[in-house]
Amino acid sequence: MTNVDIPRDKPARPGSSRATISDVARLAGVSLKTASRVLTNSPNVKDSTRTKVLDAATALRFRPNAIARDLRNGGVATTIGFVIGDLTNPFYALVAAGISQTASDRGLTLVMAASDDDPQRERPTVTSMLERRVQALLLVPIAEDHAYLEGERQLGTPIIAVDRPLSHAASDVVVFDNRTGARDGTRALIDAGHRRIAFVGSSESLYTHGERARGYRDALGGAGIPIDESIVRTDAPSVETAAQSTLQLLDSSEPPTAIFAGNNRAAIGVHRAIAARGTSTALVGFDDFDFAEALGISVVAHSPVDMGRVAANLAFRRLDEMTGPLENIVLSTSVTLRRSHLLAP
Amino acid sequence: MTNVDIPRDKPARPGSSRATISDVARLAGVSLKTASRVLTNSPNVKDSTRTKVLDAATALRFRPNAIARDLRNGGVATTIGFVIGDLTNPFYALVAAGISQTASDRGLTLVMAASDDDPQRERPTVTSMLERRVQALLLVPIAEDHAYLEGERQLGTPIIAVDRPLSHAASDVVVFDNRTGARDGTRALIDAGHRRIAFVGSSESLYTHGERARGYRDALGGAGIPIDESIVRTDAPSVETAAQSTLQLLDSSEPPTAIFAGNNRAAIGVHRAIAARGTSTALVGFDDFDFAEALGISVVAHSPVDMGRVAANLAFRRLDEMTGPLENIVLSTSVTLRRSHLLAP
DNA sequence: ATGAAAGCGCTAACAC
DNA sequence: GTGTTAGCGCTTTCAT
Repeated sequence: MTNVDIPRDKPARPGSSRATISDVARLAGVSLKTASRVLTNSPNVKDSTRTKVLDAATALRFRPNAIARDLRNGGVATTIGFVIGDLTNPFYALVAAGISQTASDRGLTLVMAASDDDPQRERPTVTSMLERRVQALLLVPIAEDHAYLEGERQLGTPIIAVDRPLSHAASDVVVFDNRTGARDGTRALIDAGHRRIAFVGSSESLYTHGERARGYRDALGGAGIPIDESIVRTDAPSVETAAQSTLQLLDSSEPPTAIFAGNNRAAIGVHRAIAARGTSTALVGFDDFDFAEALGISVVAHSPVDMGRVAANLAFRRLDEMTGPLENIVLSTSVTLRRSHLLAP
Repeated sequence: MTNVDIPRDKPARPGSSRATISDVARLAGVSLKTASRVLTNSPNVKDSTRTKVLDAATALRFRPNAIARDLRNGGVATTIGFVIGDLTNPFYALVAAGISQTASDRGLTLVMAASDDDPQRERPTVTSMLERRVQALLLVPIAEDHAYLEGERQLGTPIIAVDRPLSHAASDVVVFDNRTGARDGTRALIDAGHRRIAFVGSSESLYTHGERARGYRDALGGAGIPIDESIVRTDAPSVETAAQSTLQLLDSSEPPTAIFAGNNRAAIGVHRAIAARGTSTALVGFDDFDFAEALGISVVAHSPVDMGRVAANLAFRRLDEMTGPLENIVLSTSVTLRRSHLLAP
């Protein structure tokens, strides 16, 4: 093993010219370690030395390089990852807000990536986060098979499924009580005297909508109302399709007197269709947003921001002690009554 | 200079047990560099070697450490930063969506942090991003003085102000044409026959609302309508305050027949107040969202997602060549007419 | 109270 | 086609 003396001149790179800690040390006339001590607020530094270093740092506009620090400190970033389908959906944006708040309380920064609702893109997106060494990974699952995630958890990265569970894989989960919420919302329509109540939402193969359709059925069954599958429309993932399905419902020979809408987009579509036809069809939606309040629509309400907070806190608990059984947190919902469910049957 | 032989045993750390590239190399029976070559898809590797390395990587569930890679590659992260006031506001969430899309096209991940609309928290938040060595920093400025940012730009980090310019500092900027938009929106009310038109919005000291109030005045002046300052309400930053101010307007001895609302929150508040009083006051808002469409409110529309995309692309242009004068991109708006501006004067 | 040197995981010269 | 070695910027034993 040979040992070669190498000239230590560090030619200032012309491109990215940020000062390093050794630049600071040199200017302050102290050793690298002393500069480091000052900048990390370690004790055992003479006050005069401290001042010298701090001045030098300011003069050079020194910003510690978090990449280097994180690498040194175990190669783990001081970040938390959130993989989302579509940031354009206000629901997910609110979840992100909750995560962001909680993360910053813990000194972590939020790293976000969208899979654009493409199941194929989820895995590469997740992988990229893992390579960034986020401390924990929260995701709104969308891929068909999440078996690939199990290993990652065993490798030490907490993985939290948000809004729905993983498919074909276990993990910590935070979801709303969709079924109970939908049951209670539907019941509000029943209590207002409605008997012919339609459901408009997405495919039941989507976890949330499956649960909500189940809750809708629970309510009807509980009231002894037979379920007419012809007015259970699970073909309405968007505003437009919801409006379309609703128009068909309203134009049928035996139109419903009330409609339960599976999510915010469905509620908008349903409302638009009802307005277009001018019928006095009652409506209860799932998800509470500005427009629901503005329009006086009764809804099953919940707090997406809280969901984000709870998910982030669960991740932090895992970080603090990796042990214990997987958690499955179910957040409750509440029915917010306005006017729309009261329209005469 | 002494040279000491150090035992190279790498005791498996019990906590975070992720394989490194040298673990992969060892298992594959090749040198570190060869493993690196394979994993970075460099040429000049025998196929059989490649396979061996790849197999070892899979077996060990190897994930390259982006922190180490980024440090090696100049100490700059493959991320772009976005500092936002409040992720809860759908407007900013949409801007973030645009940035996220554009960033991922370039292989960058979005790092986000919210200052919670606290001017004091902007700087620490920005500093944290800078320490993370984001390639570029986009921010919705909120602090009172951004002089501190000038130096950063000179240090090589492109800084783009989004939605409003910096105070006391120059930078690249992307904004909407608030003034023209507000003028055109107000003009729609004038064209519908209104002469007594109120303004409800935030303080004019906020850039966007200042511009919008100016546009409102432009329209009135252009039509020869004298401006009655008593119906220019710039004290309505929230839904509640907007509703409050509108109620006062409607209850006055000489109520306006039409109102121009300075943003989405103001429009909701105004609409709510009008509904509460049951008057047929006309309304045009700024910002187009679900609720405006659902309620048939005419608005000055724009695309927050595009704003995000344009801002991110501007940042990338700066990254590719740092030179050239600062840009000030003004995105145009359009008036979307629905029903609410037509209510009889 | 301060300093010298090793090393986090990776890639890029520069051999061979 | 493959290996050796230095070093990105930082923190941390271990000396002094």
